[in-house]
Amino acid sequence: MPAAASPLVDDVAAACCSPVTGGVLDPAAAERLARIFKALGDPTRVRLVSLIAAHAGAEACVCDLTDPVGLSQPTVSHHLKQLVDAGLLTREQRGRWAFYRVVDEALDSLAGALRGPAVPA
Amino acid sequence: MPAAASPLVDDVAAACCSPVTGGVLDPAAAERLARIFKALGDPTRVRLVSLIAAHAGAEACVCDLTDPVGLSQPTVSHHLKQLVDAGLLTREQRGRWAFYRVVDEALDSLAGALRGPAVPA
DNA sequence: CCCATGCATCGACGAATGTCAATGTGCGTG
DNA sequence: CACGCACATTGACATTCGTCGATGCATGGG
Repeated sequence: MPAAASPLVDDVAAACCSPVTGGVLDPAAAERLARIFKALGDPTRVRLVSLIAAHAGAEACVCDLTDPVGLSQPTVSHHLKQLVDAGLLTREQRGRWAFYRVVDEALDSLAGALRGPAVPA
Repeated sequence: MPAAASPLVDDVAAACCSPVTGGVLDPAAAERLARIFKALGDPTRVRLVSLIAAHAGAEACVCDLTDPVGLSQPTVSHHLKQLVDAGLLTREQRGRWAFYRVVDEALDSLAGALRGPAVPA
């Protein structure tokens, strides 16, 4: 899996260990968390994540997404870049198409940061 | 605009039932979720939530928060209002002070929306 | 080899955001 | 009652953001 190559993927993992509750988090941790939240702070981007996750094969190319969100192709590419930079999506170029996938661990880490001390099982 | 009592608290609950993954969410649900994420999309606001949660009694007034975040009192009040409007904080006026508390259920709901179908027990 | 396809980048524009100083509003105290 | 304190609101400003059309850049097919 081409997991790495994203600058903020580690930040998502770090954010997991910096829960919003349960202790004051330092400015750096707050900045990392806010950067990820900001990526999800736009309705179009939330829909994009949802669309990709629900798409066949759990991946989608830009051409699959422009019509559902009703925006221009450059705008969709711009939003996807935001999400990739935040570590929430991965991009893989296959032939002429660019396929995007949701990074489930990133969503889980974010959820963990919200729920305080993680309570798995 | 007349800000209702707690306009988005119900939205947080609704967002709980609209997980980002596990089905394409309609534009309205995406808008509700994005609005809450956007409230957390600023480092200062993330710190404020953390500061309040970690404060004695799990509540804090504005005067407790201005120094830690290093911003002016009007700016802190502005951010707190954003968080209250998003349903992430509650505000209670006691005497000359306004006390803010974290709405844990809101954070849990958000976490649930991120983790998909909330792992039934 | 040339052209069409899929996507990213650029430049530009209006709208929203974060910040502050100044001011307004209630509440308690002397 | 008048004053001071804690906080909210206003107005202004620079910055960022979301969006588009136009353009650039690969890749693959005829």
